[in-house]
Amino acid sequence: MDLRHLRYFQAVAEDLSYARAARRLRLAQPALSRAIKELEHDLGAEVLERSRHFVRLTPAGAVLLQETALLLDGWEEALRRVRRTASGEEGELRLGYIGPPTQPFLGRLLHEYRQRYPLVSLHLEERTPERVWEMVAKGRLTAGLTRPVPSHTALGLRTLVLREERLGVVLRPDHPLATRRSLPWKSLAGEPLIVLARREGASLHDAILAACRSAGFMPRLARTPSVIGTVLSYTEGGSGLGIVTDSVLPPGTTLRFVPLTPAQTVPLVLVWQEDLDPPPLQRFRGLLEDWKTTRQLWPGRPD
Amino acid sequence: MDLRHLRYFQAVAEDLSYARAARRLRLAQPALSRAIKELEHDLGAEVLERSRHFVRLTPAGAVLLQETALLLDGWEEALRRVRRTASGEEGELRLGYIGPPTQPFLGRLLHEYRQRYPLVSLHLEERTPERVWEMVAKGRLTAGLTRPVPSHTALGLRTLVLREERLGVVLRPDHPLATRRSLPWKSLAGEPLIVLARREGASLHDAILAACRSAGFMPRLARTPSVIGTVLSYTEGGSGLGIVTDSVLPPGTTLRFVPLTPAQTVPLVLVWQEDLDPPPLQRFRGLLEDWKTTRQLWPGRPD
DNA sequence: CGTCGTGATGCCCATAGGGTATCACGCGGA
DNA sequence: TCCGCGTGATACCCTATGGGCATCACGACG
Repeated sequence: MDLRHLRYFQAVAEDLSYARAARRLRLAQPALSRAIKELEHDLGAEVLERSRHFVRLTPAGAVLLQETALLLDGWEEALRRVRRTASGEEGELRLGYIGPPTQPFLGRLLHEYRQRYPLVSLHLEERTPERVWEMVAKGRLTAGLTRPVPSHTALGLRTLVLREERLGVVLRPDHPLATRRSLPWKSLAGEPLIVLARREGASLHDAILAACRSAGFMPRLARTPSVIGTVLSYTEGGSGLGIVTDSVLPPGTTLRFVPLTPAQTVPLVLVWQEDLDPPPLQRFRGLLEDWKTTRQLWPGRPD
Repeated sequence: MDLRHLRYFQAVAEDLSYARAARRLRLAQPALSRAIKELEHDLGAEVLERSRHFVRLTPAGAVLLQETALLLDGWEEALRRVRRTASGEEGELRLGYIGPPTQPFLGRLLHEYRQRYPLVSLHLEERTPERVWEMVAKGRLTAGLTRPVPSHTALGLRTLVLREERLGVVLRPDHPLATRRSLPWKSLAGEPLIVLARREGASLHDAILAACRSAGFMPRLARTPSVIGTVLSYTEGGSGLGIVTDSVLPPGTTLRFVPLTPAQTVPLVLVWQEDLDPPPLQRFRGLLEDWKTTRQLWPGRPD
């Protein structure tokens, strides 16, 4: 007994005629006769009462018709769900991210994603770069927007670089160097620097220290707050020079960002497990790559 | 794509192994490989991710497994319902009946029926004999416990006689004739008789009139109430002699029932439509015939 | 390095399932 | 009254589907 029997029975029961049902099913009538007989044999019960001039349902047939309709409709719907799941239209995307560098685009991006794939349930977790990386590695997150964490189990993780973000100084507009197009790292020697705490993102922190070391001096870290906003606030308050990536200045701020030379960058990447690449993530990556090539991620900023 | 594919997929998805699933299904492994491939082809999506050393579900596969379990379980349950319906264990029985003559057994009978077939939903309608007959003829009732109504569309209706009920006089215990084993009809000549109103049951009423006519007198109908109980009350109050069937005396009454000779009977029957004989009715009839042969319907009364 | 166990592939066969032809039977119109 | 039409059932044939066997390629494991 299979779905075929049910479909045939449903057709006959709806038409109350073998001949008409057979035409509708594009089938010869004897095939239908046989199929219904088989169905009845398997059920161990008659479902249709037939004479040469009418066909009608037995009580058991009426129940079967009702159950069949439920079953077949349910099956159609199940098929649709499976297909949607396979295509990435439906499913789950658990996305981890770091706040400040993604702030310029994440809201817009997720809005677009939701519009395209409204049935994907979206879970968001804002964490430090290391934590995001680790949660992706453990499978707690489908993917993460974060900084690369090379030490940590790179095996089996894949990354997509969204942008190499240039490091630079944040200056008050009235600072004497505020109009410069760029500044050498060594001009920071001896200056009180404001840098995000290392525990909030080792790669950024270490990139800054490394750049200073390359420039031949040991940086003087006046403050290491745990929030990027605080770096900017300290700078605005005159406590020192903030060192940040170029993406974190909020729109409409009076602070100026001056890139440091030689160019030192920290990448922003999407990470995910190589062998765990569910369709919703594929779609998300597709959207990201799309926005990357059309420069919608950081509009008005250089790559 | 049919149920076979689903069952096979379910087995593989549960075992996460083609070879084990094949053994469980008593099937060679290649057949499974092919079946899953077909399923995937029909779905247009991969449901299993297979390497030579592990099998795992894709997201779409996980959804399919879940839906499949629901579907197959639902189908099993549907099958059970259909079979129960065919066997009469489940369904509907709309039973019409006339009150007084069925009172000695109907409660007990329905109790037994409910116990045997708890899933049959029982609808009861107490009506006059004619109305019960008519509702059965129209298909508003599955069956009726009533008096035969010969005039009315006997075509297509079948009946089962449960008992021929003897007519007799109801007498107060202090009545001079109360100790008689039987009385001739003609002894009723000139007596004030209490007979159920004709509109409440033409067959009973007419049988009484016919018996009197055969005995050579015109009965004097003192009262024609519409409830059997009232016939008894009038009798008890001394307004006349009640003429009833022998089954209507409530247990524990002080009234006496004396059969009239020559014996005149009115039958109590079960009626149903010949071509509409749903399984619950068949079971009900079976129970009735059972009780009839084992004399549980009117215990202690002659046939 | 050979063995074992995996899933995939190729080939063969039985049979399940469909088609054609035909039957028996009532209904309706001529 | 009779013939034609349409019904579902039956008999028979044939094909394509689904299963089995043998085998392959490959990675794990001893």
